[in-house]
Amino acid sequence: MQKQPTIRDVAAAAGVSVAVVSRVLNPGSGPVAAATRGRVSDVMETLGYHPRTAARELKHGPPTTLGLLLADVSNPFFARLADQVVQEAHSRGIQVLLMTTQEDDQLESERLATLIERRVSGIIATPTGNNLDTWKKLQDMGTDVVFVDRSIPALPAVDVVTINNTESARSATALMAAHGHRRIAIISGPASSTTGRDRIAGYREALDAAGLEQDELLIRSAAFRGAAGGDATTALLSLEDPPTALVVANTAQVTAVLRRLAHAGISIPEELSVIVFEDSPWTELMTPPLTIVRQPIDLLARHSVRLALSNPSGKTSGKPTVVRVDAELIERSSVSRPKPRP
Amino acid sequence: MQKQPTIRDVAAAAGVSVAVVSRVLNPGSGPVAAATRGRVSDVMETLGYHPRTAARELKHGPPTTLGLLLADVSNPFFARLADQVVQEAHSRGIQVLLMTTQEDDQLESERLATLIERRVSGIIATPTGNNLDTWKKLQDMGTDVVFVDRSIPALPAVDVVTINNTESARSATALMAAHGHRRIAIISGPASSTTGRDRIAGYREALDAAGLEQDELLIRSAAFRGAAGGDATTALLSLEDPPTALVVANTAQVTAVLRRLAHAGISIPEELSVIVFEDSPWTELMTPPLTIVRQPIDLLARHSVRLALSNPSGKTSGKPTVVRVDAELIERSSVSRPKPRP
DNA sequence: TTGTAGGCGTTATCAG
DNA sequence: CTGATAACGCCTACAA
Repeated sequence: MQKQPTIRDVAAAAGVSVAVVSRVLNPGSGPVAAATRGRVSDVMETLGYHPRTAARELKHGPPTTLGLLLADVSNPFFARLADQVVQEAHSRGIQVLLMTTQEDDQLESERLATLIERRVSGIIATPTGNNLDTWKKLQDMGTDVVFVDRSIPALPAVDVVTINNTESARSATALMAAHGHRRIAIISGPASSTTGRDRIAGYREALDAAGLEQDELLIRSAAFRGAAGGDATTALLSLEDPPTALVVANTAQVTAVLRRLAHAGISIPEELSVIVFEDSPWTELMTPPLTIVRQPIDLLARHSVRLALSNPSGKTSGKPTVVRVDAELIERSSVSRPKPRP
Repeated sequence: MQKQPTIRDVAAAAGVSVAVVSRVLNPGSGPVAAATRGRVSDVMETLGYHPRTAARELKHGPPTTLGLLLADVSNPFFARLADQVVQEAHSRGIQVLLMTTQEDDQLESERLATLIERRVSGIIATPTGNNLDTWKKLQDMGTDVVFVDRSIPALPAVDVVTINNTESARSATALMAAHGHRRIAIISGPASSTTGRDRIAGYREALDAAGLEQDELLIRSAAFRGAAGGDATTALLSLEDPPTALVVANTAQVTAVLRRLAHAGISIPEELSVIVFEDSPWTELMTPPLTIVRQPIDLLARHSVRLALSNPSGKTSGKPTVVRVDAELIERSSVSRPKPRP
């Protein structure tokens, strides 16, 4: 436990002033004789000197830290997003402060408070939907806020990066219809989320386009956390006129739904055709391999980081950017024609 | 884009000195009249004042940030670890800086450098195995270093939290032997990792205990990244006397191995009994449901955070702590008696 | 090319 | 109880 050398120690040991040391620390900030630079560098090395970030940040609020506020990193979708965001940020010399909300307003509020105190230059978040005033305040402070995966309609001034949810749900539903299904159910995120709403909208559009009747009983919302997906599944299966096809558009509930189906002894796709919004390697290993909607997580991450770093200091006050990337429908073997009804 | 109020602005607006404001900010640091406190609090509220972390850190190096240095967050094991670590840290008012190494020495070195500059109070890491001098330096500086999941034997002074790898591999192997298998293969992490070594050691012990012959051809190492698991699988299958049982002890390679098995048309468990080190919900949904070794990630996280925060300032210089938690063998349906050889 | 001095926002010490 | 004031470690004009 040795106390850290400061810039002053280095200066003294090298027989120069702190200004010179500072200049070799920040190339381009001023001229330094080559000989001097070498000597100072050597001293820093032998002393084991490392400039202290906290002191640097105190001067000019630095775009060196970025907050990543996700619902939950145990969800593979968010985990991969976090992975990509961290890599992308690192490649630009930016550090990432990771926080989770558990979809809880209150926790989100606390996290945002510490993000404010840390004066991060940007925040990439999957917002719960509340704390509107705090989000606004963050923007007022000049923080670059980027919502990823979801958005908050009441906050139209924020940059957003999402997949094209409407189109994704539409194409998945359309595929079911093309296979001859007339009773197509969907389990989606809560209607309070833009993601949930958009996907249900796409679902409805596909039904309309196929001339299919809409049955509200076939539309189920399930929270992003908990086991609501299983209950929704049970409810659908016990309908008087149960669906022959199911689109699981809530990534967080995919395994819960499949577990319930397995438990109920439903065979896929003979008794029920299934498409899931999920891109785990496991989907391919299932029996049968699942038809999926793959979300381009790397693109989400790349755009998010770019936007969160685009306004180096202060907002360009232009319109907010909205990036919408396309998901990919990957057909495998969990969709077939419906079994003729007796 | 408004510039942030400082403690001085608050003091001025409230008609008090900065010292008083500082005291209401840090309760317990000194006496403040109730009336004054209220007035100051109000002013802080209306001005939207938030103390700046960077300035605070400049004073006394604060145990308010913790570095989490993982190989890769897209790996569900690490993702869940990150999730738990973040939650545990948050519950103690600590923030987490997330970094990844991609198992690359060089990247690890860079990450460690920025961690040093930030003067984090503690680091939880899955070390690549190199950068020994930097790890030592970190400890000299008083940083609490905790290795999780793996360790570095050459660095015996570091706290370590792992599962009981030897025992886990032994019990998995023993289960295979108990089912009558005599040709049991294992795919493990690289022999350069403690994790890989320990698991292979446990495997050998189980074989000895069962009186089974050891065949080096049945022991395969695969890197933590890439598709080496698939190749190892192919190699095992094409052996003259192929195994009837396989323990996949490298979490990162589980899906790669299963994909290869599926591709080769190997049926589980009829042609090959399988146990995997993995705890994804998907393992239960496979056909057949996989027998797994479940790692108690929550315990790993809890202990890691505790240790990383245990030496508030400066090391207690006691012996390093080694926590070894037990994994759980969960029997499902991917293990059966070997098919009698023709 | 190098040195001096002041300030960034907060906390801590010591008088009032 | 409250108020000046000196650090904390680094950067940056401005001088030399």
